[in-house]
Parts: sequence; C-alpha cells; structure tokens
Amino acid sequence: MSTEGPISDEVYWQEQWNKSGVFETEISGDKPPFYCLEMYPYPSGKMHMGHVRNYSIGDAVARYKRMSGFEVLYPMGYDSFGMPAENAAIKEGGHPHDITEKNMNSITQQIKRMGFSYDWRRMIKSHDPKYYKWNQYFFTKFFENGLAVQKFAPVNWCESCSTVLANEQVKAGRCWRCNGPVKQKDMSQWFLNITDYTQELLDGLEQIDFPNNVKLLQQDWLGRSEGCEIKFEIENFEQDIEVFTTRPDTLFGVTFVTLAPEHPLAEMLVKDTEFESAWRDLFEETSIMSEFDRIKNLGAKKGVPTGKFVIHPLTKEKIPIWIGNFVIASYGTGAVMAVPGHDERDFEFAKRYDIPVKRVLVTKEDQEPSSELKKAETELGWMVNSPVAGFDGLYGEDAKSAISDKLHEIGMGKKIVQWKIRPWLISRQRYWGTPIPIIHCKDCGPVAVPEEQLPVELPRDVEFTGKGNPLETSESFLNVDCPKCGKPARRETDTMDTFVDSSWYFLRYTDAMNHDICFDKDVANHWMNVDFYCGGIEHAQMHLIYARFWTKALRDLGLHDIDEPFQSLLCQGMVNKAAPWCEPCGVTLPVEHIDKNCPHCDSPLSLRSAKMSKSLGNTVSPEDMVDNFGADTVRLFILFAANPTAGMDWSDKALQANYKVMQQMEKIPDNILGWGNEETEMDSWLLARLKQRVIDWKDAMDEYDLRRAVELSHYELPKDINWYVRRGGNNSSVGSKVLKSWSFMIALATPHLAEDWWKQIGESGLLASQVMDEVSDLNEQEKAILDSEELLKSFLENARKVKSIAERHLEGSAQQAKIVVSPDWKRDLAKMALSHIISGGNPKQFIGLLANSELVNDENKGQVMGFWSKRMLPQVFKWDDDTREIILSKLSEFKVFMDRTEFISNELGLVRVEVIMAESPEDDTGKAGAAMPLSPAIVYS
RNA sequence: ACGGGGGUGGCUGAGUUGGUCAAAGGCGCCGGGCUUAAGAUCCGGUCCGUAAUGGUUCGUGGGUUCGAAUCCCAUCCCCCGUACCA
Repeated sequence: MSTEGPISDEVYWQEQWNKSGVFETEISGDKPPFYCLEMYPYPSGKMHMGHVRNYSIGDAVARYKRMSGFEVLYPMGYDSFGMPAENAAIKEGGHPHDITEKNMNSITQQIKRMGFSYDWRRMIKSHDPKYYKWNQYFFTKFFENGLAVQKFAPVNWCESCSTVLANEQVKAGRCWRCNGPVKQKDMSQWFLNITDYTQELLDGLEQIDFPNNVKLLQQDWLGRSEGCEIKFEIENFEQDIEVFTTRPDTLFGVTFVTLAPEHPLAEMLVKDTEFESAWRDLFEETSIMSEFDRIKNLGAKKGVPTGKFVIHPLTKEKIPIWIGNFVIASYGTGAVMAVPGHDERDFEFAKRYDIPVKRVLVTKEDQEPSSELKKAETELGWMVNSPVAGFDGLYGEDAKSAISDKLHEIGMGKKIVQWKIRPWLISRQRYWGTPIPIIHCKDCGPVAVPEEQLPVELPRDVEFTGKGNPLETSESFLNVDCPKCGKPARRETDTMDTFVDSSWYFLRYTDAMNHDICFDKDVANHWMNVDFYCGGIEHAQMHLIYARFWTKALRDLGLHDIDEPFQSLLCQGMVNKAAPWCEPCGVTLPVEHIDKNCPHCDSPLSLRSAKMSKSLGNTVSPEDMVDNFGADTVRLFILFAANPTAGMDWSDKALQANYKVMQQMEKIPDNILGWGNEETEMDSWLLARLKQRVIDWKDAMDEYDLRRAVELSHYELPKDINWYVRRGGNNSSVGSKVLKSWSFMIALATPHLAEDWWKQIGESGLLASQVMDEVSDLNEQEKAILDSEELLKSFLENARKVKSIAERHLEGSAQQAKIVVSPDWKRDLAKMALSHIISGGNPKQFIGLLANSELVNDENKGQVMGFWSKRMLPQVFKWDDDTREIILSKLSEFKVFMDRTEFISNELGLVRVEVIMAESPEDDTGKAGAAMPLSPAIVYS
C-alpha cells in the first residue's frame, strides 16, 4: 500500500479544537443535555481496532447531537486498576502505578490522534486516590446499611491469579482473565448483597432500551424462578430437610430426596455409619474437583445412600435420603426432592440405582394413569394416582398451587421465589485495587475506617513477588489503631474487584472536577442517565449488572434520584480479519500459515474471518493505519464497512477504497467553488436534492444508523454533484450553499476534512462549534423537480438496455429514437387502482369496480380488462411510494421527456429524439402496447 | 442439551409491519470517455433471455396469498451464550 498520508492536517485541527475548548461542556441551561458515553477502557499501552470502532461510533453520535443543538457530555477516562499492571510488575519489575501511568499516557496519545471530541478535563482514572476514595466511602455506607457483609464461604479461587473471583467471572469453570482452572476454597470474604435488588434489576430491564440479547442474558443471570419450599422431617432425627422445587405438582412422585455432598446434614446423617466412607469419597471427588472437571464429567450422575429416611409431608410415607453429585450446594437449599417420573436427572439417577419411578402426571387428559413411563415426562400435565383425595385431574399452575396451599396449611411448605444470582463477591487478594476500608480489631470486630480518614491509600513499600497478597508485606499499611477503641488493630488487606470502579464512573464524570464530594446531586440528576452508551457485548452480564445495581444502591443512599444508569445501549460488533482456516479440522490458524497446508491434516487452507487477536496474528495496528491514511480515512472505513452492531471484516482493499473517496472529497470544495454563475433549472434540483439528503441523514442518525448516514454524506452526495454537472448545472453560489450543509454531514466520520471545507468556503471559526440550520419538509415544487429527474434517470437506464438489444436487429448503430409515452387511460387506470389500494381496498375487488367505471365501455372492455389483469395488477404493487406519488401527481410525463430531449439524445448517442403520445395519430410505431405509466416504450431506428 | 442469532448474486453484505426486490453499498471483473501510456477520475455494464418490460433465483422441501427473501410447517447446516438451577 502506498499513500501520501492523511488528507488533512489532522493534528493542526486537533490543536485548534483543544485551544478553543469547543468540546468542554458545562450545564448551560438553554440547551437540552445529552450524555454520550463509551465503556470505560482498561489502559493497555496500545489502542486496538476495537477501541477505534467503539469511539468512532460514539464520537459520531456526540458530534451529531452537538450540531443538533444539544449540550453534550462526552468524557473519557481509564479503568486503570487491575491485574495486568500488577502481573507486569511481578514479571518485569517496577511498580503497577508507574506501569499504569506510562501505558495511560501512551494510549491517551493514540486516542487523541483520532480526533475524538472528548472533554478531556473530566478525565478520571480508577487508581487515583481522589477517585477510589469514593469507592471506600460508598463501601463504608454499605457496611453500615448491611449491603456489604463479610462471610466465611466456599469461593472460586484462581490459582494462577492467586485471588478469588465472583461467580460472573468464572467462565466454563475457568478464570475469565487468565483462563486458568478455578477451584472451590473456603475463605472469609466481603460480599455485596446485590440479591437485595434482584426484582428491581429484573423489572428495570423493561424501562431501558437495551438490545434484546443483553436483556435475555441478564434475565438468565438473575435467574428468577417461582416455586415452593418444602419441609421433609427426617425419621428419628431432630432436623428437617428443606428442599426447593418449581414443581410441587409432582410431590406425590417423590421416591427419594437428594442432598448435595457438601450439605451440612449429609455428614451428620452418615457419621459413624457404614455409609460414611462412601460419602467421604463422593465429597472429596466433587468438592475438591475443580468446577471445570465437574463439567467434563457432566452427566455421570453418582450418589450414595445414607440409610436414613424422610417422612413425606402429605402421605407420611418413608422416603430414602441419598447424597448425589448433581445437586449444587449453593443453589436453593442444596437439597432436592427427586421425582424420577417427571425430571430427567432424577430419572437417570433412579435407573442407575434402581429406585422406583412413579407416574403422578399424564400429559394427555384421557391418558391411562397406569401407563408406563419410558422416560421422564417433564412437561406440565394432569395429576393422577394421588394418594390423597382432591388432587387428581388438576393441571399445571392449578396443580402447583393446590399442593403449595395444602403444605402451607399444615405448616410444611410455602411458595417462594428463588434467584440464581448470588451476592457479589468483591474481595480480591491482590494489590492493584481499592483497599477495603475496614480495620479488624480484636475487641470491636470489623470497624469501618471513618470518613475523615479516607482514602486508605495503597502503600508504596510492598514487594511484588507473585506470591501471596503484596499488601501483607507492608507493615506501615497493616498496623493501625482501632478507630473505635484505639487499641492496636490490623487493616483489611483485601482490595475491591475492579468492577467496583466501573460501577459508578459515569456518575463521577458528571461532576469530575469537584473534589469535595463524590458528585453533586443536582449535577448528577441533570446529566443522568446516560442517553447513549456504547461498548462491547462482553459486558452484558458483569459490568452492566453491577453498574445497574450500584446506581440503585447509591440512589437509596440519597446521593441521586436515578433508577437506571444507561437509557440506551449499543453493543458494537467485533472487528474481524481473515485468518487461515482448515475446513476438515475446523480450526482457525495463525496468519503465518497463509498459503500453506494445514499442519495437522495437510489439506489446503482457505480463509475465514476471525476476531482480531494477538494469538492469530490477524491484528491491524491503528497507529500504522493512521500514519498511512489518516484518522479520517480509518474512521470513515470503520463506520461505512458495517452497521454499528454487526461484525465487520477489516479489509485493506476497502480501506484503500475509502482513501480514494477521501482524495475525491478533498477536491470537492475547489471544484464547486470554481463553477460559474449560470442559473439553470438544475439549481433548484440540487437544492431540493440536498434538502432531501439532509432529511434522510437526520433520520438515519436519529436511529443510530451510522452506516446509512455515512453513505449519504460520503457516497450519495458526490454522485448528486456529478449528476448536477452532467445535466448542465454550473452555479457556484448554489454550490456553496450545498457545501455549507454538507460540511456538517461529513464531520461525523471525517471531522478534520470537514474543518478544511469549512475554511475553504470562507466560514469563520470552527465547524465543530456550530449548530446546523433546521430543515423544513420538501414542498410540492421541490418534489416535482426531484421526481422529474428521477423519471429521467430510470428512463435512461432502461433505454440503454433496450438500445443494445435493438442494435442487434438494426443494421449498424441506432440513430434516432421515438419515446412513446403511455396513453392517458393507462395512467387513469393506474391512479384509480392506486387509490383503491391505498385506501385499503382488496385488489381482488378492483376488477368489479373497474368494470362499472367510466374507463370501460363496450368497445374497449376486452382491452382494458385484459390489460388490468395481465399488466397493471402486478405492476401496481411494484411502484414504490415515491413512484406512486408521481403517478398520482400532476407531473406530465410527456413534458418531462419533451424538455429533456437534447440531454437524452446526447446520453444515448443519438441524432434525434422524438416524444409521442401512444395511440395518437402521430404514433406509427406499433409499440404503444408496451408503454406503461412512467415507463414509455422506446423505438430505435 | 437448553437459550439466542444466522444461512441472500463471483466475494462481502443490506434487506423480514408480505408488494418499493433481479435484490442497496463495497470489493472484484468487463466496456467506454479522458490520457503517449500507466495511474487517477468520470460514464456505463456485470443471473438467463428478448425490440422488449419475460424466465429462474435469496440453505432444502412443502404450504398460505392476487403476490413471499420476507408469513406458516418440516428439514439440514453454521455461529454465539449457558453449563446438572431442582
């Protein structure tokens, strides 16, 4: 690829924007606020294409809203706590703070080079004590109100990161960050009770405009299920077993009860019995086994009996208690009532251990109650075989309620709602995060650090060895006096999950320069919630749930009045690039295998698009692209290559093509301003066309259809200019009017070029500070001129086709053409049919109307009716709305062609063009039958 | 397994409240103008057929309709989530 670098002096314009402060936002009072935000990035040293895409989308929206008269809050900052910096310190030496600052400076330079319109004064960074002080402040408030609690519990432990993880951070039994195996470990940890907000988090999804898949993911993760908690008394034992079930209607089908191996009762029941060693083996196997291995062995259901029994609450039957590896200790009560007849897992388990299977539901109302169960029938059904009267024949929800009510009545159960989501585990045993502001005192227990002592800063005197929590090596940090009793105490060494930082940063941005409080309530209320939030789908359940929770929790502390942080969310698609692909093996290989055979099976490799990744080597460096083509070209390509939400393929060729577009556009102001000052009919066409383009462009932007908007500004308008010139337009004062509006339009994707244009057309100041004029709707005259030209274009397209066919039959090339315009009765027929259909008439009924209309008489009946069903009926629906409007309008087809015969003969390379009314005395062509409204017959000679 | 999203012309990829769809845009390819030439740029073409406005096509097979890429049923394939949630 050879280029001559950026088209505009991009750095110059960036300096101008910066100097003038055009992107610095304050509450103005007279402009409506708009909050545009992109997801808080982790500051790796290099910006990648995913960032570029994300911010190109956000910047286009921010610029659009600004030029549309909004006061736009558009900030940027860094989610700068987290393990990569700490790991780098362990590996390469140095301190996470210095590494982070260095990376941040480097990525900031790269982001700034793209020309995004951020208010950089508001920049915030998680690792700044002035920021994380507020994490600590909120935490102490949560500690006071019971939202933050310390619990000794089995937690997910990642050995290679040497820290615990939240449930959401465990993907397929592996760590979301390092992909290492995750084990269960019992530890004392800090949790936030996100579970207090489950119902509100679920209901809130209906108030916000999130993509459907994100809503579904959050719903699944919250995992609401309605059911019944049932108490089973254990025979000759002082405790009960409580189970949770969503299917109380199958209660009579219970043939055993199963406990999780970790259930506290399990050990108690088998202690000192013949079953103890078998339980112990199962316990070791499941609880020590990493969750990853558990998943691999999924389906291998194993269990041990306990030799003990429960009493069925309704039938008083004795039911054996088992311990099974498929029961999860942390969901529900860690115990299940097993109904093999109507649950697949229980069926499998029962078959394996030869436990009886009972039918208590039939899936067809008239089915024989004694029919055999060949597999678990899990769908809802009618109750049968109930040993207690009053239940048989009940179906579905009625059946469930009947059992629940009965249990409630006798005090053996109640309806409850169970959630899948657990409290958010926020403790991390790592250095590079917000210290949890708690002091452990022997006498007073855990005590919150008083507000005036915040922030608890991270100490510098620590060593990064990769073993243990570095904070434990800092004596200055550890030793502290208890704030309550003043005796020597010890500081908490856990730090907070970095998702805490990103759970409220958007609130901080609203008042980022205020160092007295976290944010002013009125200011936050003014800007919030975020109107347009853009980022990757990967945060669908973690960040986007935590931030919603945190917003509600702060609201309940009285800090603001907002329920939901993000009003509308756009998840941008991935940036992909082709990589070698082996069809037989089904694997994507690194780019060094291009043009080689598969290293596994030796078959030839094809290419397939894959997410850009270092391991495949199919990455593209934004820096190089910006150096070679300029930020504008890269942004244009990224916005034009695909819709914001669709995946896009990086293509060097397409980038080149966009560079060509930029080269053309660079010359446009010079060309246009070089026009003469002739006035032609085309002037009003061009102005009407511009208006139409602006209207369409605004519509597209209002729906965040950036691809369409860019298509209009960078592809359609240049074509319009060409058409204008071709049709004889040559008026620079019209041209400069066009350029003025057009400059705004191109500023979304190519803001630097837009400033060049603005300057060239002699406007003063920066385009970035201007608000665009309002546009009115198209008036009748404007519509008519647009229609006439559209008619001409479509005519020419057809005429060219016909010409090449005709010339095969003529001797030599065509010299003349007769345009045979369709007769009035066809247009009248079309009008009549269109009005019938537009007013909601059934097309089938039209033929009856037609037969009785003035259009039809005895003589022409056959012709008109035949024409209707053969030609007009299919055509009526093919006309688009614009064309329909033209047909229904007064526009004279005959006149449109008459006025343009000279242009038509030039375009078609003819000596003479005649326009004739079909079925008139002048028509000697015999081709009138082919003429349709707006589509004349054309006869060459 | 369950949940979600897809299968469109040489490639890529829009398009699903049924008629604006032989189907946008981009890339590629072909022809023409301009040029000594190349490049750039502009104009035109790019399923088949025809002095005509017709045929066939949107994974496969059926159906509804005056009319289906778009709706319904069946079926095959691909991608992404989740992971025994009682």
